[in-house]
Amino acid sequence: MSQHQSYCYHYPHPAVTTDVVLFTIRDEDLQVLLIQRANPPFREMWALPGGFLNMDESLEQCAKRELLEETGIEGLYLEQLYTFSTPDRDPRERVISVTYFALTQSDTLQPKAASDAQEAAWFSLTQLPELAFDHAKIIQLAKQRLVAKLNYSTIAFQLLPETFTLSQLQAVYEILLSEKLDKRNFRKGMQTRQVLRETGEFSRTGNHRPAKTYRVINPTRVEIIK
Amino acid sequence: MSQHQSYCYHYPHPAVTTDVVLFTIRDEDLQVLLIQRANPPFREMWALPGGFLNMDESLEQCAKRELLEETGIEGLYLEQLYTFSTPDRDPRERVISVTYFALTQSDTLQPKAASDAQEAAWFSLTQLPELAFDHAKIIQLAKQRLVAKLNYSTIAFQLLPETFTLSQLQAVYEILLSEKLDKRNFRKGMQTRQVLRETGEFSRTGNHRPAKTYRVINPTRVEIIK
DNA sequence: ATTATTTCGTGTATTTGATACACTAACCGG
DNA sequence: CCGGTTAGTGTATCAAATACACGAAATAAT
Repeated sequence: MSQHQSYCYHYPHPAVTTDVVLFTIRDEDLQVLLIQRANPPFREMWALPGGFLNMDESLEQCAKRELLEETGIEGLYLEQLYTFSTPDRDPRERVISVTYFALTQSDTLQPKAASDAQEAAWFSLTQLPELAFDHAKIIQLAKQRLVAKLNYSTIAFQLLPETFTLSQLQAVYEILLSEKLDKRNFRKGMQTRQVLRETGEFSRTGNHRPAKTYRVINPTRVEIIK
Repeated sequence: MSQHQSYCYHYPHPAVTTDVVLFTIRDEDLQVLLIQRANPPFREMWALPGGFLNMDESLEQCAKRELLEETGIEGLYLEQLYTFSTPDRDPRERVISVTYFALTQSDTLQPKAASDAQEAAWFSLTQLPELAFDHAKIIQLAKQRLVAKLNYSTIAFQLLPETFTLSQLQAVYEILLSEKLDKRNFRKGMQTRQVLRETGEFSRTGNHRPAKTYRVINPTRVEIIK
């Protein structure tokens, strides 16, 4: 081992990274944020935002920091997804990746090209480029988790702005479930759950009847329902 | 750094361990397997079985290996639970713990005192000793996950031997849910799910009518129902 | 053999939640 | 004021969850 490698241990240690699958809904489609790698391995390929864990931060802090550094995005819903550990998943050295999935509303954000000149962009899940490492697998798992939680949590609301119409909410469900839902049944179901409150305001867009707007009753938490 | 610390890196690396919450049902109670620590820190305190990741194994292999080494138990249901990363959770160095929860039937196993003379024993969840590290928190999370999966998976069957009676199965559910269930509704529910097959054999224990025995239709997999 | 004791195994009525389905209301623009 | 567009609403049907009580089959004791 060369001299300037100054962090030494009795036993071998793996590197630990976080990778974040950040979803949003844009153009009536579920999209995921990817960055283009500036360095090898997989140079110039697209990959999930993420990076190595610092010794003084938790994994969740690491995930948030990397997202902020690489994309300028902050203040979003974040949940631990799974920890990947296949020995050869990174060609450089042994790397354990703790993955998170994150949700954000589509309106507020433009992924800024990060400080270190990496490109960041949204990709539709149906049109992903070839991805570095095992990131394609991670995205599939994240999508699966997201869909599985739709019907017993308020997770979907994290994909909408603070106030929204029931039609917008239904559109989110339809995109995630890949199926049309009945408007009356959908609204009835939301009433039963008691997670929405009318704002008293209306959304007045387009040449049609204005829609009541709603907000989540407990906006800070993703509630598990029942 | 001293000379015999021979694994060196450009950047600091955390240690990575797995810890396993192995549940079983004994004495009509949900119990967890603990080992008594032979070395500092927390020497002689009880802790979850687990240990450091080898560089050539996946986390799941590590969890299985540690369980086998420390308790002689193998061939059980294992599922990744959560990855813990609070910077000071281990006083020795930065340690990331990837936790698993495992289930086994109560009959087949006696936790053998491990090779390196650690004591292993079952503890009821209601009477846990003081635990090393953040292991109490890990056990609580594992229990929560287990209970949450009861009603949409066949996970509970992993706590029973290959063939079992409906009364035994109901007892498992009642212990995990901490509530009495109605016998007829329970059996009706199991029929609806279509996950059980009669063996044709009967269980003849005690001075009462023998009970039909059943086995799971797909015993190798925990099915997600619906 | 009869009886006491124990667990096994079963059906029906009620409530609750999920599904299927179609028209009027309100606004905008021309 | 008329055409176009999205918002908002009720009822009937089916499936799933709940509440509830008694005869059947074995063993042990007399």
